[in-house]
Amino acid sequence: MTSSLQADPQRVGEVLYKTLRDRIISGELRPGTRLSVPALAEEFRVSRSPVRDAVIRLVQENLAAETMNRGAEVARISRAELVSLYEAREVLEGAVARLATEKYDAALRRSLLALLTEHRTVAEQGDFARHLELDAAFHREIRQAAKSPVLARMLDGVQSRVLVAMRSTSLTGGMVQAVHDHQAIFEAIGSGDPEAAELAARAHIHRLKELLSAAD
Amino acid sequence: MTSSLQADPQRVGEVLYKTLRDRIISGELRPGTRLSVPALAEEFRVSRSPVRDAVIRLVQENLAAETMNRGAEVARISRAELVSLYEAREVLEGAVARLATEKYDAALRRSLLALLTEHRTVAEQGDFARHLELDAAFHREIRQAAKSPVLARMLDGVQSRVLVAMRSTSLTGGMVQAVHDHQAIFEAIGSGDPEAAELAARAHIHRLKELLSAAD
DNA sequence: TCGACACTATCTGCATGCAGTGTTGAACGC
DNA sequence: GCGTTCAACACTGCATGCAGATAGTGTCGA
Repeated sequence: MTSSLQADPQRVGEVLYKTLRDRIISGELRPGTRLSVPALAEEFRVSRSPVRDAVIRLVQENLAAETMNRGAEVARISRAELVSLYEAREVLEGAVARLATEKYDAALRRSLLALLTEHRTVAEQGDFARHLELDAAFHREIRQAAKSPVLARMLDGVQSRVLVAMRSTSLTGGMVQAVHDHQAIFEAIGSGDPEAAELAARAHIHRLKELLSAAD
Repeated sequence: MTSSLQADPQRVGEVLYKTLRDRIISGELRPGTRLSVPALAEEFRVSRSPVRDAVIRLVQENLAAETMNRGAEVARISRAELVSLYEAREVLEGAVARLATEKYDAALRRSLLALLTEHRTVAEQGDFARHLELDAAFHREIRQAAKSPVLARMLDGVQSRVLVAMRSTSLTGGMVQAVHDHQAIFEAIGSGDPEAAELAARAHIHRLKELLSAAD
């Protein structure tokens, strides 16, 4: 071992992939931005190979799009595709809510309750940035509790692309309403009724999708 | 233009990716098979670069798994993950059935009916290989009709990995029962009731999942 | 006979070379 | 002023070089 306590990856390509992914999701790299392999290689002071690897992975994940002999650019996600993403998200969130209910325990109850409590305060205070974090955290908690790696991975992919799309389409969606929906999901999960939990989660996402279609 | 009439890809890496993907899905490359980049490069008479690109894409798609400094091998899909795949597939097939119902037209009716008719004959005759094809075709027709690229892509990924998993776990599942389920889905879609279509599709996949859990 | 160790072969992962191609912009004609 | 031509540039995509790491093999000692 050299020095630090890092466990797994430390392949340059892996680090680059995660870095670029973060920059895309955070909006630092906006949709349409060219992903020039030589330029990125120079920026990160590495050769072109690991950069190319990272870009290929981003393309495969639909976070970037490539044209023949023109390389890749950060994906531009259309309104139509955003709706399609929400169609997927609706049923996937429903599924994880159902599974989480079947695996419900005190630890899950505590963490969801903590998130919900803070979220309510934050929403009333109008802290939008923190609202987004708590919103994401709430859903993340549920999908981790569902213990379905397949569904979790899909939701991750959907969520990433939704965030990218949001860079051009700000869907605020109402913080108070979000808290209200989350409360309903929490109660359904807590009641031990998988069916109710699924319906509550679906209704939550469905409402967001409708907002999306309405807003032009 | 050189000679042939092929339109888009013509990147070596793209062709390799599709070829390897097909071989994995078809079972020609069995789970656990090492994907040695130099060996594949020699087999296909190309350099290691496009092979590496293809392997990276397979890994990103979870059709291959890699270990640090040991490269990739064809994914081994556990029983637990197969169940997880079916949990995802259940809700995804439900979603596309719902959407297909909303977009139902005569063309869809014709193609589904044709598939269903042949499927019934084939099932009675006990032609298992053809049964698998028709089964897949039926679901493919519905998810194309749904016109949701996001859901379609997810289902493709799920289906690929299910096929890989099936190489070690033969789940026959009853051809006649499959036809019966498909008939119910067809009728629900045709009736124009999205809710019913979703439920029918989900019930179909759910039944397969139960079979999976039961069979050891 | 059996285990430890060193050695070899092979592969991964990063770096780099290079031909073909798309893009840009400037010179030129009109 | 405006459109066209063409040449320089930049980048993609494939090929290849190479250091480090890992697995497999054989040898030696007990």
